[in-house]
Amino acid sequence: MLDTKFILANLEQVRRALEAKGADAHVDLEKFAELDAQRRQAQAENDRLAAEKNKLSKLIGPLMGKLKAAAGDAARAEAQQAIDALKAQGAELDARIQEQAFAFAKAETQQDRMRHWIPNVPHESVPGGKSAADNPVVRTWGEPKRFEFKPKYQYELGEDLGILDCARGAKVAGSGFYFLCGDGARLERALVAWFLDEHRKAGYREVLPPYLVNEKTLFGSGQLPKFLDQMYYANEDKLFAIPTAEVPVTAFHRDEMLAERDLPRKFCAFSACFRREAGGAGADTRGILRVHQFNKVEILKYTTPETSWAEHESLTADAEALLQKLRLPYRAICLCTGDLGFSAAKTYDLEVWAPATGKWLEVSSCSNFTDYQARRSNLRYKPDGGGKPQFVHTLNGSGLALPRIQATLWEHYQQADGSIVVPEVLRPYLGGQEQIEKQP
RNA sequence: GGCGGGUUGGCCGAGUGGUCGAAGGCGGUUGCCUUGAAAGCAACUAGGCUCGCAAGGGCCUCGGGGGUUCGAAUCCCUCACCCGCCGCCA
Repeated sequence: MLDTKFILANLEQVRRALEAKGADAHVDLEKFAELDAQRRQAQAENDRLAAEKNKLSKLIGPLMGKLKAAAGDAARAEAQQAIDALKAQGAELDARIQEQAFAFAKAETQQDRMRHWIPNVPHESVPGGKSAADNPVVRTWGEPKRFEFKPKYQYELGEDLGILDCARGAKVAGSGFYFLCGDGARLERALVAWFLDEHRKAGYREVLPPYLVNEKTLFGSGQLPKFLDQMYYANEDKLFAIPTAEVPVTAFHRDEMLAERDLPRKFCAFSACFRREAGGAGADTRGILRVHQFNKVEILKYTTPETSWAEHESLTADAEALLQKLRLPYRAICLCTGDLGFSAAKTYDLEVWAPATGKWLEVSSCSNFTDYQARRSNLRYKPDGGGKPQFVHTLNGSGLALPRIQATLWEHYQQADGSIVVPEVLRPYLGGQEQIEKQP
């Protein structure tokens, strides 16, 4: 969420952000400015009337005392009369206050509602562009692998080896759900444990978050109200299934006041992620590249505004380090203004080369949200030198998303006989096992 | 799910109708003292909105919402959460 004053002072910049990220029928900046003027005008009048009313009420107290102490009917009647006169004045004010309060509430509510739909403003370093096609590659690592044989696709490898079962996933839950079996499930567990261990070594504190969260939590990270249709919802209990651990972990410190000396705060979290992917049918649906439930390890930071851009680079590097240790060729791209997410000010995507599929697959998305989520989450810190509370900056990235890592890993490490070599760093997590072979 | 007790500032905690945005303490900032530190002493120290060039005002906020009242942290209703006991349960 952006600050109202910022929006009004930077109307053009906000307008450009809106246009780049996809204009929204909920937002009309002219109207927003108009509502702001209405709101302030109504508040000024309301406050003035309320002050007057407060003064009247304060006068009544002493008179009540006088009434109680009054000796004789005449004195009592006099005090009573004075009180009644004040009450009558108060009643008149009440009617006008109610009117102004209503006008104020109406303007404020409308303004707030609109504000909830205004996206974050891209950082000045974010390249312009309309779609994913315009995202520049900022660096590449490793060489795409060449095979002496015709490599198999991720879903063929998985199904042939017996480590992936999409048909039974569909039977049990529906399209977009799958079973990992045998060494496939074990490999997933190994990856998760290794990711978390690596992050812990890099200073991230591990948390295991709730998978169901309330509406306020989703509002805080920016999923609601805009992405309601992408969410699984348990109506009876008013709980949403998390689309990423970013959501509960960003809300970890919601409505809190941190101390500057405690920043940055770094967390890593494993969770299942649930996404309806409504309207996403068609592309990448074969196998496990786009599914309704998947596992992911997320890394996340709370920082001061001064350090967030440097922390963004290092967070991205932390995610990249995993790919390098797995020896998977990848590239980092910077999302252009048109491809940037709703809450993000800047995002790097990490894409791993899937040699059989012949595509770069996104396995991590590392973003700086500046104070956008912190404002929605009321998440502030007190500067060490004293002074007003400030909103923190929040950042997060995948480190990493499991299905696509499994898919690219299978494709990259496959051998002519259809088996898969286990990357060295993972072997200790699999009891020293060096390859995955066909299994029942 | 049932009954009972709670929710007050960065934190702890007092406060049962006006003099309360709120005692006291902790923490923090500054000053004095000290070679330095500690201790001690003193002052300051909630947030949001708003008016104003500023100085400085005004309004709102004691978990959320609603009500009673001229006036609510305080009384009533309701929701959420926390603690305890009972029931059920991986």
